[in-house]
Amino acid sequence: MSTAKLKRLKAASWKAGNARDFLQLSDEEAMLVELKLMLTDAIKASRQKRGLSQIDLAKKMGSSQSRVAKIEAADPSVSLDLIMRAFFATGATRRELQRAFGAGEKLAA
Amino acid sequence: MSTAKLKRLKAASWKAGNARDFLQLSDEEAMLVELKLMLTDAIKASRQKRGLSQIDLAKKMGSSQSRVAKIEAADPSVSLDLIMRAFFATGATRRELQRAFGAGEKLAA
DNA sequence: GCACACTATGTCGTATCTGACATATACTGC
DNA sequence: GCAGTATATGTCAGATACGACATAGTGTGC
Repeated sequence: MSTAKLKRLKAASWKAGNARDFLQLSDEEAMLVELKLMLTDAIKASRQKRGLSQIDLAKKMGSSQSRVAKIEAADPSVSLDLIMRAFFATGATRRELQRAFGAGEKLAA
Repeated sequence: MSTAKLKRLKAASWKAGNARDFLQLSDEEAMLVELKLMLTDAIKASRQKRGLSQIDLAKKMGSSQSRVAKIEAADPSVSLDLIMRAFFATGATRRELQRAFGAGEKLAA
């Protein structure tokens, strides 16, 4: 497993599963976490691809730079709602959304 | 347009766009709304397909029947997080998630 | 080294979402 | 008509996420 992913998984040590031994999250919770990671990756990629700074994106979506940073870091304090808003705000289409989800299939290994 | 969809769009007259004329929501907001509608449909279908009542699903996800009802009705008071949690709790896979998103493509007409 | 742009992290008051509960409605079989 | 089951709707106190701000870290050109 890539250290990058590990690092972020640790960073994202989710609220819900945190107290339990380690990785004691339900399947659903785990899927949700992975989903968020995939999306936040996609957001960062989409934003950079379009040459936007976090500040630019924040303005587009009526938020702040710090929150965008948290979004991209998959901070536990950001909701899927906000993540999706950010994703679309980068200019990403639904087709790209589907692709982002498809990307997850490969992560199983 | 099917009256069913219209009715639910009205029901889902979203918080954010509500005050503005009508359908004065940003593209991103609109995409988010449509996304939610697609997902809530998929949840209801998935739940029924597996022969679960709203109460069953509520127990599975540690919530209440009333909230499940709101989820399926795409009530403005439910978050995407909760919607996704419900979706996975029905037993739906990520493949089904992708299909649910794909279903939206056809709605453009 | 400093100035500058970008990004990361922590905190705060307020707004929104949460499960739980009460209650209403809809549809059965009796 | 009346139980019983499923679903819908309204409300509330407590939990969580929000934007905003302050500030720290990181990189780059001078």
